[in-house]
Amino acid sequence: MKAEPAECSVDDALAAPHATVPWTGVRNYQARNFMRDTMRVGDGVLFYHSSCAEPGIVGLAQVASTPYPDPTQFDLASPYHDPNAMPESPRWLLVDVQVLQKTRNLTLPELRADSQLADMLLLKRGNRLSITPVAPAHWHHIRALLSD
DNA sequence: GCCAACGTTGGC
DNA sequence: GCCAACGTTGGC
Repeated sequence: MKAEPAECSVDDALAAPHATVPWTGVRNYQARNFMRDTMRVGDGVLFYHSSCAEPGIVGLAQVASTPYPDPTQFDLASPYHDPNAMPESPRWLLVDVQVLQKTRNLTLPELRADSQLADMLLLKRGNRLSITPVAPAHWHHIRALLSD
């Protein structure tokens, strides 16, 4: 799951109550559907920093709630406000994410250089999804890289 | 700031 | 339903 550190860094998330933050602002249907349909409480999450000086995986986290409506869609003051979203039929959902452990920055260049991660969705050419599923083999490999 | 890639919008 | 125009993402 990608976060812009200027908006919510792994440190920001760790500083939140229970190290848990609502994953606000997803405005892409595919990414929303991953949260709505695929994620389960307790599922592992790689916390990724994007749109910053050193993009990479910076923490291990877990899904900490079932999906629920993203309140920012109804907030006129929010950059994520969606005039087409109605409270009785929310368009955008989110899950809470709990950071379990900050890690070193496993940087994008490192990820790209690793042949075992060559077909990771996150690294696919042109991928702009802010949420992508992680294959078990990739998950285990990354866990091993981060535990050294 | 550039730009490739991709998603969304809206006219037809 | 098609598709051009436009907007956004995100690395560089």
